[in-house]
Amino acid sequence: MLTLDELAARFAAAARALWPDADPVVQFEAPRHAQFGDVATNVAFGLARVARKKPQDIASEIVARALDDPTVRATVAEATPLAGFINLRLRPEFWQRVVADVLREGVAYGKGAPTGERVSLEFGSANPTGPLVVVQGRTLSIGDTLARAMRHAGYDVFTEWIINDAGSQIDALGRSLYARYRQLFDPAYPFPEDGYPGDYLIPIAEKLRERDGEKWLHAGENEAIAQLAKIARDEIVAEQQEVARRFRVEYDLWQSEKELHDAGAIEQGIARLRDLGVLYEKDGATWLRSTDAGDDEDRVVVRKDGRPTYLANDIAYHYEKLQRADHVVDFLGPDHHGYIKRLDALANAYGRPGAFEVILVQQITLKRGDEILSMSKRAGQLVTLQEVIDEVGVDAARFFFVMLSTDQPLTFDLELAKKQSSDNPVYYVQYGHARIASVLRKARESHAGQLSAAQRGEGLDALADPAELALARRLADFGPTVAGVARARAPHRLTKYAREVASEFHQFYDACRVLTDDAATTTARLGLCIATKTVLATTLRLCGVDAPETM
RNA sequence: GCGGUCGUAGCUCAAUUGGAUAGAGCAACAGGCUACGAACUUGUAGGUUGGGGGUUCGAGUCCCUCCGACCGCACCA
Repeated sequence: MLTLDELAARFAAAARALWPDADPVVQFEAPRHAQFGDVATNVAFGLARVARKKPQDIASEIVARALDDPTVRATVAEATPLAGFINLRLRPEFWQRVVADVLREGVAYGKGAPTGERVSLEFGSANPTGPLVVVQGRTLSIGDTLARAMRHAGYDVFTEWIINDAGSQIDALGRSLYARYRQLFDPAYPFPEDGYPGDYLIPIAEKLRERDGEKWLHAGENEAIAQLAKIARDEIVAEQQEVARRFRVEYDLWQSEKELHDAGAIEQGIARLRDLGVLYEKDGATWLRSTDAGDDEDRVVVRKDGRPTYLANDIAYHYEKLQRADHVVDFLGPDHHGYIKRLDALANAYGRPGAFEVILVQQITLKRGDEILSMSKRAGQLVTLQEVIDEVGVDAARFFFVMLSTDQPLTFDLELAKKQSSDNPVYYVQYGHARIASVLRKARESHAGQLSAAQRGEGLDALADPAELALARRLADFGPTVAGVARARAPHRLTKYAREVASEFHQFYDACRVLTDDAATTTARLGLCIATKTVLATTLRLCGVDAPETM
């Protein structure tokens, strides 16, 4: 019995024997429709030019040649060239072995061998000027799921969050908290126009009054604002970290931008670029030659007055990221697409072209019923991530956000989300898991012998029913799916896969009774159930979603 | 005005990056439990993939051009 990779190698060899000049790549994938077969390859299309033949004829010749090999015939039950594709039906033993593999490997099933590639993922990062909002929910879900999937696929992943605590918005935050504090003593005290008007600073002001009393009324205003900015920043960052943790997202590093400043990293970064010759002086300012990488115009790095711009922070921070990773991925909102060229310019300057990769996560339009909500913090009207967690729960929220591909804008209707949360496909998947758990609980009472045999992976050769084999086939997709999620940075495929496994299980459950009078059948089906439960649980874990034993 | 992203079933979204007959869920309609969980399942209906051109064996996917939505166009962050 060959593995899928070995089978692909056999077919590639057959093709190479027929057309020695060609360099055929054979990859077996699930066909578009199950009726075509178990796996398929489109290798014939790629050979059409070299062979100067119709893909269908090429496919036929490859099939004939490959079937000369008895080991191929031992694995393949049926090989059909159709419309240029080569469709294979594999023998039941092939799928039985998949189930055995899952039972043997358990939670490690589908793990990729270490790729040796170190990847930095930065996602979710927000200004420390207010609570996390729905948009971050989307980025956190997608970023964290990608991180988990990439780790499973064998990448060495480092996750980080940048705290933007070095710019002028911190001053605005300080003045905002100062105003909230003063308002506790004098409700008429004016709130700054460019301040952060949400209510979330009021509890912090109250805490401040409790702790320090009137202290800040008597301090100099500038001194008070500077101190309060620091206090507000710390409070808000702590709250953001707590909400992220509740959302089951853990970071390897929360990097403070201010710390980079204080450590002199900004100056060092600029000096490094100057040495690399990509900076120049004009109008008293220092510019980055980003047009070399296709940017519309060059960008200022150091202002006329000597203060570094935001880009200078990025220069320093991204250099640090480059030190700990081969590949650096940033999740950015669509309003940041202008960054891509600037990062390209940096990567080129550092001699690591293409090392920076940007994933644009499209906008979320927020609705409450028919009313479209602005998400600007300055407008003070925000739906926080905590609010969403409270309303629909972490499982439903994470699964919902991961389901959508990043390049699709999303309309999030909070009312609808609440109303439809019971329709969330996450419950369909979780139900599948709980249903299996229930069967296994029952088996412990009535079929203890078969259950322990099944756990040891015995008796799987009794699996033959189409529904059983279809389910096993789906389990075999797990590894390739995770690898594809990692490679294409497409975590939404994981939720799609979870639904497919659950669907295949429910169909199997409908067609085949697990606990029967026939010991062999029961053992085989229990083994399939345990394997399915493992794959469902692992898939859900990669999505950051619970796999419940009961619901 | 210039640049970017997007437009797929009534609704929310897929389509493994140029491959087969564009698929799921929800909503609608018609069926299925005296056996392991009906939060399940079987089926029906629903499409000129925004419009039009082009590239090739083959286009939802690539190119051009209109239409529409959103986002950028700071010595802000």
